[in-house]
Amino acid sequence: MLALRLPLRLAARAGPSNARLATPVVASSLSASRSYRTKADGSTTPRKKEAAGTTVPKNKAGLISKTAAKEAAAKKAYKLLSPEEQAAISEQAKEAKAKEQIKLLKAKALSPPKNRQLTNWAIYVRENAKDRAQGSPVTTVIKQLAEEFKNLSTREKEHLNHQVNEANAKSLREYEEWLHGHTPAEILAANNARLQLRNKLADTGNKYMPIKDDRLVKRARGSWIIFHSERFSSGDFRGIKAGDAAKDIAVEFNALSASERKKYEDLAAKDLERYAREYREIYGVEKPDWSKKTKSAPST
DNA sequence: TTGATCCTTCTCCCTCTATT
DNA sequence: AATAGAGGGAGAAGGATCAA
Repeated sequence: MLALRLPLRLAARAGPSNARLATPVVASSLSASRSYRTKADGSTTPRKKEAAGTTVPKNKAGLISKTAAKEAAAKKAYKLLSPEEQAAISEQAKEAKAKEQIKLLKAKALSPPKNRQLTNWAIYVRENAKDRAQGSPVTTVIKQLAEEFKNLSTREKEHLNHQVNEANAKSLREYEEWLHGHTPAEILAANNARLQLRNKLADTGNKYMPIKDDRLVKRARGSWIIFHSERFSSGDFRGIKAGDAAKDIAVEFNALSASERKKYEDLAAKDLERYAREYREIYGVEKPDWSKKTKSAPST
């Protein structure tokens, strides 16, 4: 039953695009007087409903709305198609729905201006590499520029510093103006949309990195993060690769006694309270209650 | 110089699926 | 349609290292 109902919903939701696909098939093979069956003697009788679920909704005045009538017609037409044709429509409806979702997410994701903070070297390369690049390999040009960069005069260095300061200040100013033109809640929603886009468009090379905004509420730190942070800042792991240190810290963490562990769990609980409070203050709504998911399923 | 990666555990939060 | 659980990806911390 579900297999039949799903395409029906999709076909109905997909609206105009499906109507376009379904209509020619139906129009060519079926007469407009589908609701009547011709008897042997030539008279017609009202035909029974094609299938359950095709009743046309009526508006308050008891009249069939244009949209409802269209939808009902589309549903009826859909059922008269072969399974292959139905599958094609369903597939098209799915693709259309996915495309529409991507479009909505992209709109939500916002388009912040790039805040490029360049260095003296970056500016120097930008200013000089183009003229030299003709014909010579880039690596050679970069080597030449690096040599020249080392030997710049004080005056040239000062000029370069000035250029860097101006360019970076301008970039930052434009970015901040754009950022503060949006509320933290909008930036949060944009980052959520970006997360979904990263997942959906992973194979297309689209990055959609999160927008950095100091106003956003920092996520609550779990007991592990707090323990890890404390151990790392102790200095015991100076010079040790983060990966190797993390392994060692994990061993320490798992070896903690119940009372030792509780200390970090309490700190984590406090941070969760901080997260909830800031969420309310900054975004103007309560933090979603994810503890609900740990409750047992309702009895059937 | 920047950004990504490494590597761990835990939590958040989204998507998908199942159920009512 | 609404709701809830399962599953899974991301991000939270740290600094060294590598590629571009």
